[in-house]
Amino acid sequence: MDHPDPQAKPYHHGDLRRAILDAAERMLAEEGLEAVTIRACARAAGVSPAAPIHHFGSLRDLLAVLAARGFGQLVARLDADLSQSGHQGDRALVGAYVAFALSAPRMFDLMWREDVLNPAQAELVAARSLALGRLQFHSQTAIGEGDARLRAIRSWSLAHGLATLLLHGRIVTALGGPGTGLETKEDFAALAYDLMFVRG
Amino acid sequence: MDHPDPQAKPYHHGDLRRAILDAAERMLAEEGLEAVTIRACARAAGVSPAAPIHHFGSLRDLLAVLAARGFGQLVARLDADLSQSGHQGDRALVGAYVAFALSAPRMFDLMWREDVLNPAQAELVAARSLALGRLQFHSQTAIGEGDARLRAIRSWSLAHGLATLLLHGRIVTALGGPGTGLETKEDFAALAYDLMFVRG
DNA sequence: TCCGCTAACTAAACAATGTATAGATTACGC
DNA sequence: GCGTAATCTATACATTGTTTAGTTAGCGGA
Repeated sequence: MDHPDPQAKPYHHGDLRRAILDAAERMLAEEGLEAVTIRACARAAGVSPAAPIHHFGSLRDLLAVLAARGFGQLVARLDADLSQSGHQGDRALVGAYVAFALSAPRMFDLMWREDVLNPAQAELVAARSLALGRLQFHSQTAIGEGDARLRAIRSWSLAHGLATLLLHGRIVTALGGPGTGLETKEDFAALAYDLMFVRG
Repeated sequence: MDHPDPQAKPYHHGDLRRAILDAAERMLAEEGLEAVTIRACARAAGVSPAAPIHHFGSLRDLLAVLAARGFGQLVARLDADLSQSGHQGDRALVGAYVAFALSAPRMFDLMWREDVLNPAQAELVAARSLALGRLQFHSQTAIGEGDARLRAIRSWSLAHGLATLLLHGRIVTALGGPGTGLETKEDFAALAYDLMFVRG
C-alpha cells in the first residue's frame, strides 16, 4: 500500500507549529485566554498533549509566540491607519492604538499579560521591541511644544489607559452608556482623538 | 478535660474568614497572584481546602473580596494624599493614583483582573463603585477649560495607562533607565504630575 | 442543664491541567 | 539504502478547584 489513505491522518503533521498557533489564536478570540491550554490546542490539532510542548517548550512560550503575533498585528494596524490618515502623528496614533485594542480585545490583553506568558521569549522580544519602537516613532513625528520624550510617554499612557479601561467596561459604566454619545467603537476611537486636545 | 489544651488548635477557628483574607493578601504581595490558591490559603490557616470554599463560595469570590480590600486601600490613599497636598484636583490625583499602583503593584493588578475574580461579587461592587466615584469627584474639583467629563476620562486614562505601563517595566525599558532621571518611585509619581501639564 | 439546630469544618474523591519520560514512527541527508 | 534526528504517542505524576458526605461544636431556648 504505497498510495496513502486520504482518511488516515499522517503520523507527522507537516506544519503542526502553525496549526497549533492558528488554533490558539482562534480559541483566544472566541473563547478567551483561559480556553487556550496545551491540551485544548493539542485536541484542536488532533495530536497528543506532548506535541505542542515539543514545538514550544511550555504553555508560557506558546502564549508568548501568540502575543508576538499580536504585536505584529498592532504594527500593521498602526501603519495602515497612520498612512492614510489626515490626522497628525501622535493624535492619530492614540486613535489607532485604541481601535486595535477594541478590535482584538483578548489579544491586546494577552500582549500585556506577563504573568501568563514568557516575556523573554525570543520572538516576543523581537516583535514587541519593533512595535514599541514604531509607537515611539509615530508619536514623535508630530510638531509640538515641550519635551519629545514626555510627549511620547503621555501619548502612549493615554492610549493604553483608555484602551484598558474601555476593555474593562469601566468608562462606559462610569461615564458613558446609552444616550451619552458613547456607544460604538467609533465613538471611543473618536474620544481617544479628542482627548489629545484637552488642555492640562 | 474541660480546660483546653493551648497546643491543640480548636476545631472552629473563630475568625477564619479574616485569617484567610490576611493570608491571601500577604501571599499576593510576597509571592504573586498565582500563589493565591484555595489550597494555599487553607494551608496557611491550617484548615482543609473545603473551609475557604465554605466562607467564600469559590476562588473567584475570594479574590473578589481581596480586590475589594484593594479598592478600599486606594480610596484611603487618594484621600490622604489629596488632603495634605498643595496640588490641585486632577493633577494631584494622577500622582496619587500612580503612587498607589507602584506601592502595591500586585494588588493594583488584581483589582483589574476580571478574568480571575468574580466582578459581580457584592463587596467588590460596593468598594469599586465607591472608589471610582471618589476618583470622579477628585478629578472634577479642578478648575479647567472644556468638558468636565472629558477631563475626567483623560485624567483617569492617563493615570491608569502610566501606572500599568510602569508596572510592566515598559516605560523604563523604552524611555527611562539609568541616567535618564527616571529611576525611583518618586521620579515616576512626579512624571505623572508633569504629564498633566503637557499640552495636546 | 440539657436538647436540638445550624454553622463550621474534615476527609475523600473527581476531573482537568502542565509537563516529564520513554518509546514509536517517519523524514531526510549522505 | 541506511542511520540519525526530528516528530509525535502513551503513560504517568503532582497540583489545582470543587463536590459530596459526614463530623464537630457553638448557641439559643426549654
